[in-house]
Amino acid sequence: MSSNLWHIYFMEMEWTQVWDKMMDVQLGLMGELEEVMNPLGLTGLTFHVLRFLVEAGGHLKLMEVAGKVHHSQSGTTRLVDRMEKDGFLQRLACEADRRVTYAKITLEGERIFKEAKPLWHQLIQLRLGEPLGSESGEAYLKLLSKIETSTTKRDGICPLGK
Amino acid sequence: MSSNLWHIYFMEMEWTQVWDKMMDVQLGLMGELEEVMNPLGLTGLTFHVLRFLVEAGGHLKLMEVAGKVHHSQSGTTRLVDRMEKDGFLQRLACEADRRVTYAKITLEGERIFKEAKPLWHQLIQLRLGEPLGSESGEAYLKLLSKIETSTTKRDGICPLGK
DNA sequence: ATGCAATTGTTGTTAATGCAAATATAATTT
DNA sequence: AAATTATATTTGCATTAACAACAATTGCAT
Repeated sequence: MSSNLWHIYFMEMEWTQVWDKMMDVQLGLMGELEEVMNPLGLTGLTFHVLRFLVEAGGHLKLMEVAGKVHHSQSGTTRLVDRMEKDGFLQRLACEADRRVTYAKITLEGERIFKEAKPLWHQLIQLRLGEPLGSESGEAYLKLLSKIETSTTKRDGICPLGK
Repeated sequence: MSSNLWHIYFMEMEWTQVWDKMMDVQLGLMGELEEVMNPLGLTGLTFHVLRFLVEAGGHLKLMEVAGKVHHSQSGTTRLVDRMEKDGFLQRLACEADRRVTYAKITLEGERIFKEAKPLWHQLIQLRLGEPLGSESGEAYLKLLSKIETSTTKRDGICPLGK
């Protein structure tokens, strides 16, 4: 019996194959998100910042943004710099704790987010919803939930990408 | 019936939840790979370049490297520059087609890869093998395979990361 | 009160990335 | 064979990121 068949016969897992597939799928999705967002003047990253701001009710501390997007402090400072310059958000001093600065979404930020959100939903529907269906989707989510990492239980999500 | 319960009752999928979980898990794994590889003087990216070189028998065209790691041409040039300077690989002119340059792993590259590979396997075993088990692993792989993106069927894998 | 560690944000420096243009070679067409 | 087109790699430039050093603020334990 060939070594190849042996694996099949005993159903041995090739975990490296799973690793590669995960990477492949993930990078594909992130790339497509970029392609969808760039024409709007957003990146996958800035879209998610806007998304987190909206979901949080309009504003987040910079440190909270950093956590959500898995960015360093300085990286977040510059990210917020750019988005502020683009008019998508404003810095807002915190009265209670003067170390803290809030990032607050602007009207323009809300406008562009309203434009971007359905594109994101379309991407999700096309790449996750349709191929998987709700049954496989539930199974997929359960499997994903089994995979814990040192950062998985954090506050963050991590749109990442460019 | 509350809107919340309605979703549960009909088992409606929250696909954004799947998206977030995917991102979270993926970034967690990539971050942990970095942590494991950095002490060896590697990144998640350079480890994968070495891995692809070894799996290919020692050498790949730069364009092939670019495809494997989902990098641009210039990005690959610079990545190979760095790895060459670090002594992990050498450039090698191609006799047959003088446009192409091969990246060929060095003895030092093979040495460091032999050191790094088991750490990678440990990470995979810890984060995928143990939590999932071979049964869920097969299921997970099948689900992942359902998710096609514009780049999924390429030659590439895409370790990405830093 | 006072001192000291922890937290938050900014800035300087260095490194890494992509895009577009440049260069060189190969393959194809005329 | 010459011209055109396609392919492989590199380089210049701008953007973006992380790390380290720093400044400001807070809270806690003397």
